[in-house]
Amino acid sequence: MASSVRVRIAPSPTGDPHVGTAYIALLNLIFARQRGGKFVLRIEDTDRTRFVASSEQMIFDALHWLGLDWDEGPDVGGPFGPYRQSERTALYSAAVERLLAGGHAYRCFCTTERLDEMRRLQIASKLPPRYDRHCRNLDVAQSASLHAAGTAHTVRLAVPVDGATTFRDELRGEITFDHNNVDDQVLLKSDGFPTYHLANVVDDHEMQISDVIRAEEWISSTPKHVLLYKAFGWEVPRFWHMPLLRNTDKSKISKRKNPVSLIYYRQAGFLPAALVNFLGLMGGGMPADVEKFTLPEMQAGFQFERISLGGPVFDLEKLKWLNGLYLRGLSPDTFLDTVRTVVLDDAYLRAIAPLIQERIETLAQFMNLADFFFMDEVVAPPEVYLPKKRTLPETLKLGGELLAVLEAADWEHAALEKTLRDLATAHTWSAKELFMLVRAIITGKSASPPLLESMLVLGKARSLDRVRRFLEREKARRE
RNA sequence: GGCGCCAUCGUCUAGUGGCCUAGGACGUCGCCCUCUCACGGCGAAGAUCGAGGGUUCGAAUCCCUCUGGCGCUACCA
Repeated sequence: MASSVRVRIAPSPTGDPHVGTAYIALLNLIFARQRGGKFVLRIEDTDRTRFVASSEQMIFDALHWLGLDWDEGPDVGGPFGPYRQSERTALYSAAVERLLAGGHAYRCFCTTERLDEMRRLQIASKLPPRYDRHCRNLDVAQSASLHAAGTAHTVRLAVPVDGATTFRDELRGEITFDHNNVDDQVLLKSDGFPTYHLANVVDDHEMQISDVIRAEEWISSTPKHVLLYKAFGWEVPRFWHMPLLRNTDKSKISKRKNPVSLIYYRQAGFLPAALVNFLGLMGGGMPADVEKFTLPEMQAGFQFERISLGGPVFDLEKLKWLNGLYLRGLSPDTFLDTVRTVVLDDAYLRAIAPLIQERIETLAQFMNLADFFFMDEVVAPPEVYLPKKRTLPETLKLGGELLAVLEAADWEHAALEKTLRDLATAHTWSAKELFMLVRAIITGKSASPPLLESMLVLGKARSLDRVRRFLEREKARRE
């Protein structure tokens, strides 16, 4: 009786918690609750290079904020732990040994340089970039001696040369991939950590996951996963690929074009119930013409079979409308409490106060000086942000890069200052010019409390949002 | 380029062979309410159902082709 429903979400701790993670978490939660199953949270922290230490806790906090609680996970435990992949490496090593022994995988000693060159050539001659199986063709003795000599290597999946893999997507039906279109994927990296593909299959099996509900972007790698299940002799779970949330231009939702951090939505004053409701609207699923609903209502009425497969545009305007509905529906007391805990939160005020106190003459000036900390959108006129000898196009170009470097920056004083100064230098702008531009974008004014301190208090998510909005606004103005 | 997925108003969607001269919601516009704004109420504009072929008495709904969009194409997930 391996029929009980178990589902999971598997976020990677690589940055701010993502709105797409919340979307998939919501769907998994509903699925599990509807079927009396278990909802598991597993942290996929196998990429050392992108790992962000603070990220895991932020994911927990954000999902709890939304009320999307899990039954098993790193923080709550459970019978199938540990729930962090970095703590399960022994499992992956054993799995790799099994694959190697069974001839389903092989060691690859190719260097990054060789792989890059190989791909360059393939693309130049209009061939699909794919591993050329150089090491798969090594004879056993050669491979063994390289291994014995301690040569750095990866382990790759030995995809069958002929035939095809067919799997069923519960929403789309059967999908077939010809094996000559499936790459010999790296399963174990040279640092000893597994890639997503291996870890995911091993863990989903070990954790007895019955239904894999994940984003559509995974469809192309599903044949590799199916091949792995079969190589291990394991039962293949059911797959439900959900449509991808989109930007207004229909591309996969991205931080460049949309606020995607759940931290942003919380700080910008969206109610968790409204955001959950809105996510529930994405892709249909609820009965006709039901627009406003709670999590329990969604649990009662949501049908996975109804999901429409076209990728839904994440429309901030409609989210705001829905959020307004929720806000206006609050009792006056609850509303005030909410304002106090989000907008006028004590910790937030405590961080702002010293910046204002230095330059204040009467208490009534407090809001005049601090307004931008409490506003949703600030707009400075070009006279403020456009340096005298610079053109608008070059300012906007710099603005675009500003967004990228701030995104990558540690949200800490020294790092922020260095980031901005480096950006100025790179563009042969004076620090003064750049700081005024950023000040205008962040505060909407030419005079404000110290810029870096203000950005630290405002927070990364909202600061980035202001830069993004600035760019969008200016782009729209020029059209 | 290759492979895969998808395709109804600008956006989210209803619609699963006749009830569709395609319904609702956001947004937009107008009117009402009103000291203003917002809320709320009412209304309008907005989709030859991506295109072209079939199947059928009948197609947004089924089939084929094309086109378009998106995703994947990493020792990232």
